[in-house]
Amino acid sequence: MADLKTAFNAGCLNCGLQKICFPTGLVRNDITRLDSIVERKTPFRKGDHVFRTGQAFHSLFAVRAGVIKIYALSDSGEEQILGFYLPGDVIGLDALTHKMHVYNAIALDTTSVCAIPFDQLEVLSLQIPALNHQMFCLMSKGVNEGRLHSEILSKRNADQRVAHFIWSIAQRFMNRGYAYTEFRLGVLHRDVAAFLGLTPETVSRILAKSAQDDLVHWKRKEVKIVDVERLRALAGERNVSAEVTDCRVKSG
Amino acid sequence: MADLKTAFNAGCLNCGLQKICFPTGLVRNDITRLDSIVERKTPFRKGDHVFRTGQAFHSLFAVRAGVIKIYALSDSGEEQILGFYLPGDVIGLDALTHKMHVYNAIALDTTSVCAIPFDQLEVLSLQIPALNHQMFCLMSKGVNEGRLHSEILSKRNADQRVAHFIWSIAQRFMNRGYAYTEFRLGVLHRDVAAFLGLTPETVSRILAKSAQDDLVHWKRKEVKIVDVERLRALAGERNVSAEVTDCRVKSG
DNA sequence: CGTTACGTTGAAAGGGTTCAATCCCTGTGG
DNA sequence: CCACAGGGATTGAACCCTTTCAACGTAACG
Repeated sequence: MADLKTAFNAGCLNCGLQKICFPTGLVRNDITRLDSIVERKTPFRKGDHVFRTGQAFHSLFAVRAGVIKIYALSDSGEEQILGFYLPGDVIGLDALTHKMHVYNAIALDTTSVCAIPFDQLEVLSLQIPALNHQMFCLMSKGVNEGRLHSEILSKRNADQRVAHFIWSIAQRFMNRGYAYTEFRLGVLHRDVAAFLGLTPETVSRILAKSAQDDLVHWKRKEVKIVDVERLRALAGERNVSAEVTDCRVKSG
Repeated sequence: MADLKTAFNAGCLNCGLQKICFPTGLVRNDITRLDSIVERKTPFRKGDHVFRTGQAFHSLFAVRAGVIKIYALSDSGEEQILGFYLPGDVIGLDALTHKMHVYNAIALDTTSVCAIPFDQLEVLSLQIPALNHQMFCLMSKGVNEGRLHSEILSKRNADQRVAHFIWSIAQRFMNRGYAYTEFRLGVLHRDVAAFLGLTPETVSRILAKSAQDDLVHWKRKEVKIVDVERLRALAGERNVSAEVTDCRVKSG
């Protein structure tokens, strides 16, 4: 059984996402203990929900492959998109206060995740200081993420928002060691619009302009950043990346 | 010394904010231990900074009295306001990932805070499961807070944003057991505007209209909600309050 | 009592939305 | 293999909410 598991799915120890995901800063032995409570789920297909608003909260989920979109539905039925999550990202942290999920999580592609039962994680966390610290870091990262999103929505115009979005995705690919000036992204333009508080039409117009100006080409699922510097300038980051990969506690 | 301390400032055990602040869900003895690491600072005066962007992170801060505004400065020098914090709220959670503060925190009034050295808190937290759980809940709350703010900025018009702001403040007063249909609020209209991604002019016009329609009267620092139901409807909450006061773990 | 900073009010301008028509890609079925 | 359907993307034109700019009002503080 254990063999079968590792045959199909690398455990945390062999996982390429160690540097990004949970185990950051853990020693080998601790990773093994963490690994023992991780449940590797059968992949979700495009359109499947990982969880829905109102469901009881049991586990955090770490994305192994694919993309997950977090969204809420307003009374009028329109989607409010709160984020897109890539391999190595952890979702579900928001559900803690309410003991139930407050948002919907849907797979935008074939997506596999690791489920980490929170009860067990909490117990383990108390035994492994570095893991507990890592938990705090992850949640802190979640706080910053939301704030950054608020900043974008608050005072940036449509061009800057789109530029910021593309650049932030690129940075996340960069941090994962993937190509970041040219990549596939299974996110619909309409979803980008909903995430950025714009309409699909506006995003479309901006992407048309970007292509014409040789800034970014984004056709279907293919993104190609032509002028990195100009994009970065437009995106206008505040020098504080929302992504931190190393949050290690000085291990004793 | 200890006597002097308690003479001037109630310890956690006597603090009226127990239900809101850190100690929620802790037993008496644990509160005492928490209390022992809490540093009660001399009050900040209006305009003093609790921390600034770039400063090293050492402590979390719990607001005892007053109001604290969290903001960032964009390149062009304008304020991006991320939140207002009332007695019982905890700030600084965002600084964890970077080991330094990413935002500025300024007192809008005479404001006193409790500083909780994070190193010590982390150690204590490992010894008191309920405290650790409370930490997770606090951070989770922080995540939800940011997301909610994003939702507001994303798809609500100016009237709804202002209504939401007033109603959310009212709710927070309610949770603290204060009067919530009529209260003083030391937040400038221009700050409200910056928080909501609007201009002071727009907020002014909306408040003028609100007063005329007998919805809300907000002159200077006096807020009076006339039509609670109409305000609530306009604010359009998604039924998931951002404020959770009880996040207790079932204590054994 | 003047200075300063915040608030108000009006008119004009603009960025993004809305609505509607058309296009394009993909998947499906005959 | 082609036709067709359906969802998403694109494009255009009119509209509208919010911003911008500017002037004035007003409360607080030395």
